[in-house]
Amino acid sequence: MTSKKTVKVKTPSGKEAELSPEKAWSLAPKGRKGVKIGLFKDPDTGKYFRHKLPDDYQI
DNA sequence: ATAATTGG
DNA sequence: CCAATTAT
Repeated sequence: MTSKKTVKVKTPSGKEAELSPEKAWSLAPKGRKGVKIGLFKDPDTGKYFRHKLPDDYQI
């Protein structure tokens, strides 16, 4: 269950925004911790971008 | 088919 | 380089 909570992210436009990722997943090589990644859409430009999620983000 | 995302 | 994901 991917809870769609908001996350503080730096948008490509350079602003800080509270957004919910459209998708979220773990990006980790085998045997390593890796990071969680979210797919966001910049509300200003409409451009998609990926951003790290907090390690405790519920995927 | 590729860029872009993190960090060991 | 490696991992998953998907808009471009």
